[in-house]
Amino acid sequence: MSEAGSGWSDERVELLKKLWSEGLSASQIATAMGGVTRNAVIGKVHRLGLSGRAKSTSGGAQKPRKSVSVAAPRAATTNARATASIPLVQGNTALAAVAVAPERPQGMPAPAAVAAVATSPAIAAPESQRVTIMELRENMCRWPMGDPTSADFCFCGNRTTPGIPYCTFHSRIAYQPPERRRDRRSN
DNA sequence: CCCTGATTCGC
DNA sequence: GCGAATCAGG
Repeated sequence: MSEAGSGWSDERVELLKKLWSEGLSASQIATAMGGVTRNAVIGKVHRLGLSGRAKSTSGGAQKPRKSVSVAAPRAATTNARATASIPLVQGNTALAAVAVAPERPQGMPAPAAVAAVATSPAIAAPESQRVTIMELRENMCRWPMGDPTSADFCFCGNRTTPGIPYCTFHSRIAYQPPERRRDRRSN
């Protein structure tokens, strides 16, 4: 255990592949996963032999500029690109949403548990700023909201305590004490 | 100046 | 293997 953000675990590599294949840029992926920089993501992508999605040398890559959303326009449906080289796991969108959560600290419950929390009926979460990846800063809560493959994907964005990836509210969800995690609230 | 991925190169 | 620094471009 005790894995921090670094170290490419299987889950992390899977998520990386998935997001990359869906058209997210390296910086988006890096920010979403937390604990890694876009360089790290790119480096890993290349080491995995996944490159070639975007054409090099240029800005053909920066379409997302027009709209800030994270969004993969048509995800895996349209382009044969998906079948080209990426296995692209299908049907686990929810898992992806969970996996997008940053490095899982020691106290973090299993992904499934978090998924349940994240998708539970929403009571009174503090109003989230609903910021996109581009607007996320270090001191903003990066609790994922929505489907990472969808255009409405964004983050909570509320203020965080330095060093903590989530706002106080989402920290309570993310760092549930083992004993008390029965009564969890959602965002 | 913002961004993109690609590559190099020290660790 | 990893990722910061750098490169090359939009």
